[in-house]
Amino acid sequence: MTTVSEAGKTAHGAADHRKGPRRRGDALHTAIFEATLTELTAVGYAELKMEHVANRARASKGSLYRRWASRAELVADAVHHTIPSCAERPDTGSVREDLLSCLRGFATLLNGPSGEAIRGLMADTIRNPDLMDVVRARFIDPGVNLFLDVLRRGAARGEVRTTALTPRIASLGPDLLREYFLVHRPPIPDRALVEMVDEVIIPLIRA
Amino acid sequence: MTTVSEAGKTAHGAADHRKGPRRRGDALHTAIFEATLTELTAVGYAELKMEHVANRARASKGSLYRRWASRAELVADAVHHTIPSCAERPDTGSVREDLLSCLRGFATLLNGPSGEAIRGLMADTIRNPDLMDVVRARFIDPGVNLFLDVLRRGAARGEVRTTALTPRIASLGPDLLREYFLVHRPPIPDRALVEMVDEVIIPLIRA
DNA sequence: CGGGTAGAGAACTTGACGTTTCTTATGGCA
DNA sequence: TGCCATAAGAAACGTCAAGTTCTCTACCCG
Repeated sequence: MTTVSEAGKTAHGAADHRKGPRRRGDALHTAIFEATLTELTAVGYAELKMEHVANRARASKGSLYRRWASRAELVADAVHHTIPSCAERPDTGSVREDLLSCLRGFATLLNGPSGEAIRGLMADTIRNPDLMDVVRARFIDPGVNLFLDVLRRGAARGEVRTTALTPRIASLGPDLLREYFLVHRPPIPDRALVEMVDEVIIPLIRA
Repeated sequence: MTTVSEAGKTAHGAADHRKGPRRRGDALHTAIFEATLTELTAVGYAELKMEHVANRARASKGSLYRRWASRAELVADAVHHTIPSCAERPDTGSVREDLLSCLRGFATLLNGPSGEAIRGLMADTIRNPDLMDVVRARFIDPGVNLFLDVLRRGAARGEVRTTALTPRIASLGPDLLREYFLVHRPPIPDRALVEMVDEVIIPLIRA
């Protein structure tokens, strides 16, 4: 069930769908999501064409546009559904390890297709500033909350000064990571993460 | 000499150039730069069309493409020429004031047409990753050097611990500012700058 | 002053978006 | 079970701007 199409793909990932059954509702929705992610992985956001997604999903462009107003909305929805729940809170007993663990998790995401998507969504932000709010709500804020939790647990252990529990400081990790991601080409080297933690965050939060 | 065209503009900024003299070389180059910046200010990067720039500059698309391979290169060149030299180093005698002054200068730039351009260039980065290097070299690294100078002068006065004179810490200001810029819609509130300085940079560099 | 270079301008090609139209399959409901 | 409104598939279409190519002509240099 990992791949959608069975055979007869064309150069652009189109499937031969002269005889497939016709789906509706959730089944179609899901198929389009899968096709979107496959295309995203295969050709990246910049080269992701609505028609190719439609073909790969054995659907029509009309079905796509009936559900999403634009490529950005489709991709944002599709990627959001695949992101592992941020419930996986690291808890190693050491703030430094927890922070690094969070950053490494984010970096892994950003180094993959989700990163491609986020980079593309941020790019589309020029034409559609409302997208910023979507990106922040779906892909940024959850990360900040995760960091805030880590800091709070560190404060409970006495590792973190309580005055460091501000949004500004909690978002430093995600901010610096995203900054690095946007300004350099992938992948993000682990070295950069360690530097962020050891040179910036740890000195700032130390009790 | 501020504006290029004299009269008879159309809705898209095209000039009536049935009878204008024909320029070459630098004169044309300059006229295209001015037209690019005017268009950038008028309609923004997303809506900046090569044909409109050509019309406004009383030039042909051919002349544009003979000089620049793409819209991104044209805009990068044009904006780079207008950015005030980073020689204006603030030196108030206080690191905090110097840092704030730098950040305010950058924020003012980002809040204007240059910001529009940088946002657009970063967006085009998806299709042309080489652009990242151009953007970093022209619009990012100079800022980091400016900050490094400020920190060095602060260290000479004893305000800054010398171990804080690292690229990672010097780029914190520009990084956080750019991050804010990319993730929020303009303008950048002064409040955000003060927070960056007082909650992050100052506590980190204090001797 | 004459010829090569470069610019103006318009036509053209291409590629994708987003829409529309027509046909047909599907699933709910009587 | 059979009807029918709804939604799907497919293809064609209109639009728009990128980038190229063509012709004609102005400018500069020798």
